Amino acid sequence: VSRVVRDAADVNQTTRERVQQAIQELGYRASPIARALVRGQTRTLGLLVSDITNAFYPQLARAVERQAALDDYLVAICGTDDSRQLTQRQVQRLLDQGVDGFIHASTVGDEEQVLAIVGNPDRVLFANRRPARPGCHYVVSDNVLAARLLTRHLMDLGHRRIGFIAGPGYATNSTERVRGFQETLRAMPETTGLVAPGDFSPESGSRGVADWLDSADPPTAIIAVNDSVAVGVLEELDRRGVRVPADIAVAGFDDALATLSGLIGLTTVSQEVNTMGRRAVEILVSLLRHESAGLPQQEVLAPRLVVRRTTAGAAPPSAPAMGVHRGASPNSVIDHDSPRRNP
Amino acid sequence: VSRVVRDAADVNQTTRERVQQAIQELGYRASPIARALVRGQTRTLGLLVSDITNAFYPQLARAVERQAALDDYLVAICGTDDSRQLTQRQVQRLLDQGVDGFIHASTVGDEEQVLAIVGNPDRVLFANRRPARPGCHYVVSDNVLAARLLTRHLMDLGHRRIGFIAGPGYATNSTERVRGFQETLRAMPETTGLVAPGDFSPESGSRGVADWLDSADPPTAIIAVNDSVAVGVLEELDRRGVRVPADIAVAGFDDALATLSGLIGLTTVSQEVNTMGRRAVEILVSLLRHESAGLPQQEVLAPRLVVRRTTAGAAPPSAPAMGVHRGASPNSVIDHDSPRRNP
DNA sequence: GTGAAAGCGCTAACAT
DNA sequence: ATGTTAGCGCTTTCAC
Repeated sequence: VSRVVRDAADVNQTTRERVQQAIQELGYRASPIARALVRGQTRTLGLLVSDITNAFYPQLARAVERQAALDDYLVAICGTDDSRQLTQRQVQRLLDQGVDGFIHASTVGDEEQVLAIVGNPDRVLFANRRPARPGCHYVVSDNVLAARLLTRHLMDLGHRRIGFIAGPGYATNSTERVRGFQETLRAMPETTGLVAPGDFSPESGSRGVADWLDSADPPTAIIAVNDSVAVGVLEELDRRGVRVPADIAVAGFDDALATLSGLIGLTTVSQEVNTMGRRAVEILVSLLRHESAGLPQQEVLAPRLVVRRTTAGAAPPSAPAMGVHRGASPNSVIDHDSPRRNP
Repeated sequence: VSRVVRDAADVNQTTRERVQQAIQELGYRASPIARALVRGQTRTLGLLVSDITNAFYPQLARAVERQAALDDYLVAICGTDDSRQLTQRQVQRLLDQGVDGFIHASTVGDEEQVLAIVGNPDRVLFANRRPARPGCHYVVSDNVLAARLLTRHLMDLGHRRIGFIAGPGYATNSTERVRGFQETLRAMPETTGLVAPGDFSPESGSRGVADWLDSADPPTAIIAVNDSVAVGVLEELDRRGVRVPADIAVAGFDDALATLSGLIGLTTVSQEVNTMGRRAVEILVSLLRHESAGLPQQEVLAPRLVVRRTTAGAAPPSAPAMGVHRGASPNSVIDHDSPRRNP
């Protein structure tokens, strides 16, 4: 029977049919648990996210789930709330349930901790965030490039004073984006970059903007470290009656609001999240099969600038529109929907 | 050793310590697979959703995952795209991987099919949508009441001509909401209800609105069968320069845009999704333990009206504002953020 | 090509 | 209180 179920080569046609006949009649189903016991794997992957309800995690989860299905893996999703403690408990729990490997996509820098618990680094693939420790396997976006594209875009629109609302310092996603921002500004004279601290929350966006607007010389454009923070920025500007993009332009990262582009129209840099999810599974699965000769598997995906209404249009009020050439830079996508009015 | 690991009662303190000592030194971890084989369960639940990227599924998934963690269950999420075929494949796959039970939360009426594949109805708990077939276990919102609350709210604001953009006919979520809408209107003379077909997509919302606006006598308020559809409605109104809520009021269901309430401010009826997820797991787990005496476990949760900007404010232009008493109806929550301007 | 048997690493029941 | 043993339902190896 076992040979028939597994489609083994050396089974006579007639026997095979007889067995399948019997399987039908008895409603027999092979026990996946017994198989797992013998093979030593459950074909289940753990996906660690900060919080499935925020940002782009649902998209990532979908991409991961789809690819995993193709490879016959189950995906167990776990929220870590970016808390060390919770992460530890969750990883422990997944391990105790017998997951074969992890895709670790939450944002904080807890790679040492997770690797220590899991034991085998070949069972962990980092996605979305680049681990600080060398030698890890990962699939990430090029955050530095992403920030460059965005900053460049704003400078092309004539902005010379740009604010950046950052995330926590232990999140490489944030530090890399800040770095790309600052590098790009430094390459261009007569530009000023302001960086405000934040924590990935919309509130940190509101707070950062509020402080700048209360200051003597606010920026004419604001970049938020991700789209959630950008929402906070937009809310605060809205509360104060500041027009976007006429008075201040706004942009974010991740394209987490793509489905609302008609209403919100936030300029952003899209991570290729479908590719990220797909590759994450592919690499992890090959790792679990020991197909990768012990080399660290590291992939960096190209981000894509998505220009929408919150930056589109005219140059900032203070600066004269010099050297403005909107759109069609190599990596950019113009996504103008309709002129915006009132929701 | 087994007794120590499982914290069995009849073990001497000293022996226990010796064993734990050894466990420490050897880095021993009990194999969850072997345990699963003996106990006949994997402690894994399958969560079937239409598409994790839409509407309120991420919230549901989080609530489910949290409760499942407390009960030491893993949650494998699967998207069905509301397709019969895919659903069948996914259920098959989850079963072949050995999940103990299902939380079925996608929207279409495929209960017969799923129950047939699973075999045992006590392994399936329907959430979010009420199954047409009697005797199933489920946790749902009171959709009829939800629609009543919303319709009532609009009538209280003075609206007498209200449009409803429905979902597919085989989704009880849609038919029940339409029913509540129509019942409420029927109870009130001089009111007119219009129902447009749709499919839960934003596009169907845009289309429905467009048709009404092109007609002789468009409604002064529009209810969308869920918040995604409402987004489509808002987009179309925006494109045409119709002011919300001054010209037309808009509302949805699910409170899927809660995190964007500052920017979009959509009036909606919130399903108590955290409770739904929690109860879904609790009930399913008790079902799997055969604690429920064979009775169908059915729970209906009270919805909660959340009034925001898209309906707040003045009566519609055409109707005189008679009998308008906004707000504080028993089940309602007022959630006025700030006056809206421009994003 | 097919049948028989030895595990996989646990748990539970039974001796001691 | 502790040691021993018979499975759980597969896969794999080895005889036939």
